[in-house]
Amino acid sequence: MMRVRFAPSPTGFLHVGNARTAVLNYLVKKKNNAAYILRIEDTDTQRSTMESEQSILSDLKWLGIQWDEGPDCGGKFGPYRQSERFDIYRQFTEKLLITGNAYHCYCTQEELDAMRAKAAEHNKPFVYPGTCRHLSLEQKLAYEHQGRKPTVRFRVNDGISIVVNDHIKGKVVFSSENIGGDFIIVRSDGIPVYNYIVIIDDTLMNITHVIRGEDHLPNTPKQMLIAMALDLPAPEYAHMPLLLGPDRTKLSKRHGITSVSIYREQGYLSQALFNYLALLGWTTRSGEEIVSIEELVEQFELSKIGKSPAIFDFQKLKWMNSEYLKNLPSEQVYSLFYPYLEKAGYTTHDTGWLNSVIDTIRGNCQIASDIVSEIAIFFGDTVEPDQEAGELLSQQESKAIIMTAYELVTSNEVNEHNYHQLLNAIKQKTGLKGKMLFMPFRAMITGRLHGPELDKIIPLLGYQRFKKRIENCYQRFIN
RNA sequence: GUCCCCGUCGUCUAGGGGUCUAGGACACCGGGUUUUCAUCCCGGCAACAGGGGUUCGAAUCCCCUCGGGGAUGCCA
Repeated sequence: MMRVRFAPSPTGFLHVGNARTAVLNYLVKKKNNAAYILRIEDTDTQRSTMESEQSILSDLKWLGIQWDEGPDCGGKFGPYRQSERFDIYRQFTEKLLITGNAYHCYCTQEELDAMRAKAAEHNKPFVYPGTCRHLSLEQKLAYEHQGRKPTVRFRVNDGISIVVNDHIKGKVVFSSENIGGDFIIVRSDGIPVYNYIVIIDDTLMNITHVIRGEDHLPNTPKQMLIAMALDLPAPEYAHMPLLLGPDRTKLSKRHGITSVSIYREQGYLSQALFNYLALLGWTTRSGEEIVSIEELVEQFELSKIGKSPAIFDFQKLKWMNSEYLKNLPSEQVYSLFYPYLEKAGYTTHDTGWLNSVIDTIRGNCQIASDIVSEIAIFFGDTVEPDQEAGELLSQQESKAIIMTAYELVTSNEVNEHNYHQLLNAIKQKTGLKGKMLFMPFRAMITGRLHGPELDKIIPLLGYQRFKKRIENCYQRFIN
């Protein structure tokens, strides 16, 4: 049986790059009926938090990703938090120490930093020289007396070539002399490091396919070396190209929003994000872009994923979201929008009216939070014109419209029974039509140059507000 | 520096020796429908990194150069 995994570290919010890894793994699971294992890699005790873990789990669920085994639901291969598996790792460390594949290293941080600095100075790659490889008992005791706490290093012998037959990258060959020498597998505080335990967990959890970001490719030979020393079978690998920002460096916060939770807060639809993330790196046969999860699963193949990195296009994601929003049934749109409106203070007891308003402006929203600025024109007796509306209303051509509207409204010639005819009345009186008529009128009533159809706005506004806005506009731009 | 990965429109990509005067989508620009906004429709702009091979023929295969990215942590 095929088993895949997603293994985030709970050191912050779920990043879209990681979310893509989670999504791709999910596609593989669905396509091949595989088991999906969620493992929490929380060995960085300084930065790992339970809050992060919870928010990551919550974001994954929101995205529609369901796992079969994980810290919240258990499974046959648990525990699923690395921090709860230290006893397991200790046994393997013992074994490596006994077989001579690992040894205690008493070099201090400072000593190592100095060696690194020196290597950099000479433009040489840093390779741990194996200083502590053959320490005598006396030397060890002397170090212990100094209060040094040893790390455990994995012994890397020269002349070994490690081949990764990657499902995406193809055959990648590394030489053992190029991986920096003996590397640390257990820190001086006794906590094992990622590169060491990741392979133990992958094999112990029977993971058959490790699908992860390309940044892990250079780590893979280290992991495979450990597997060899421990006589564990290595899983198959697929390294996906990275997600980049517009400047072509690894996508990070400074490029914009990178947390799934923020997309969620801003009112992106999970299906849209899933769809976008899933299609970064490959396409469907037809080239169709708006694709259901079922169809994505149906058409997905690991080998179809491209080898080159992809730049995360915030704009295209937004477009995709708007497509999903358009196709959402009204009831779902209402319940999607309500929380944003409440938070912004746009509340009313007249749900019917509110829903009608939403119906008329939902098309102008690309993401749910857009509703807040779109709905503003329906609230308040007066409106503050934005810059372009203000400029238009200040122009000479607009004055006739404002004055005519004002006169008709104040003379009661136009009243609550016929006010939606005002536009036509102005047209007759001024002879203006088209843009020349509509735009100043729109600006006067809504304070903006963009928005839904005027014919729909006016009845929803009601006569009182309508009138007040005209009066206000008159005072503002004519008086 | 060293190791590894990658290189088709601005972006995501299709293409895997002839069907490529390189296709689609986002973005952008123009036009049309709508007496207004948006939608929608139509059109346009725009790419095989460069140089050598191999071949009758190369975006496609090989080599080099250049460019970009990642790794090089007692982070993951």
